Amino acid sequence: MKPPGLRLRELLAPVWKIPRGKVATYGQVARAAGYPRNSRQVAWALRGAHGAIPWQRVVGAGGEIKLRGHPGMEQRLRLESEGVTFRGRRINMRLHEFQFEAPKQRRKST
DNA sequence: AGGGTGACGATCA
DNA sequence: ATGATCGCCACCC
Repeated sequence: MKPPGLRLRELLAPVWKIPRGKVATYGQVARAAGYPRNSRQVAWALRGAHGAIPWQRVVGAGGEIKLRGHPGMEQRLRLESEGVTFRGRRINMRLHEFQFEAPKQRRKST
């Protein structure tokens, strides 16, 4: 009876706010969710989301695609098809970085 | 308890 | 730009 994962939903909630053509970093998502030290967990949670979320819109600091190999290529293609442009291996954050508003405050545990 | 692993991020050589 | 190191944190042995 304890469907865990509730935390994951909270952690990933900001991802749903990123519109097409925009991206946010793992760190930004973590902060917007109220868990500023959990950028790694955002990545971990996205993995678990298994594609049931606009995962391609979350990238590494500086607009870098952190996925390796084929998955990384897919992310890039998905983003480009949404209108996101790159400069070399990185995304033009100047143009596509999404700005979240008022981050929620939260500590380690409730 | 202890150690290894990451779709992180900042810093330094 | 590239690679190493470190801090961080949840997860899985």
